[in-house]
Amino acid sequence: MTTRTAAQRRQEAKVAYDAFLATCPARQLLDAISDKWVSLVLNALSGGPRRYSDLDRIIAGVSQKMLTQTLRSLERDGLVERTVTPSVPVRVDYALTDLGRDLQVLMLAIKSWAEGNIEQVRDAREAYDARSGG
Amino acid sequence: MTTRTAAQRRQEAKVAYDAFLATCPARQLLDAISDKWVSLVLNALSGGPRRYSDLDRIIAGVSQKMLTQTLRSLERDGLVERTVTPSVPVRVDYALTDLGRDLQVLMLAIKSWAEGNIEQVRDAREAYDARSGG
DNA sequence: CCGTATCCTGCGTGATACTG
DNA sequence: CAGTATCACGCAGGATACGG
Repeated sequence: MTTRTAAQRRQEAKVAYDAFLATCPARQLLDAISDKWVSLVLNALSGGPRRYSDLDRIIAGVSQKMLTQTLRSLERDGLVERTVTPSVPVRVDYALTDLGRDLQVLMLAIKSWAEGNIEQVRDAREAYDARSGG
Repeated sequence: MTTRTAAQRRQEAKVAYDAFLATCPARQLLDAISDKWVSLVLNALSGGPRRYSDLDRIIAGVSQKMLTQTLRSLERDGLVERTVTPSVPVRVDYALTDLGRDLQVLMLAIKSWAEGNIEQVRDAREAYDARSGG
């Protein structure tokens, strides 16, 4: 047996894992969270628990399939908690876990960056396209 | 004509754009950067300019096609600058722009989070799978 | 209301070969 | 060295219908 605690193992992990390596578990986790729906779902939950139908409405354009699939994946990874209230009709709420909130803060920064810099990106695209086209 | 400067327009953008809306340009930008290769490429460039072949080596498992495609997209969006040195054989370097460095800092946080929390996620997955399986 | 099941399409992705 | 071109494949992802 090992004498290391879980916390100690996690500390080592910060140097032991390298997302640049294709076979590294951290790379696969990075792939999983680098998903177009993940940041939207996490940010939609930033204000507190939300019902499934709320999320469906907040995140415009998501299909039932992708919303459910993303929520299941986040729940399995321990980022989101699912609570079922056995009323009629049934009510399901989703909430961020502590781990999920950690990531949500980072994802909010990404989302805000996109919203705040889209104009510069648009200018860059026009310049690039003009160069290529001309 | 408008009297607003480009900087002023960008300031307004921070409230005018909403990535939750499917048709919003910011949503499309968020989709573009929520790509599994984008964070790896940006972080691979964090230490300074890199040659194409360097990137190919650093980012294990990426195909030529996806690497080129990702670099082109980042270049078009003004996040990466491409420099060709007409030697024989030709040498091509990629570097972050100021805008790209902004985003890279955020992406590094995501990558580090993945590397530092994979063990907790792994534990969560095992618990979830045990619950479903049992 | 909150999903799951099924079908179907297309595009993301990799492999391979070729070019300047 | 740094791509481009072409092909082939799988599965992501949407639409629809049904179920608890």
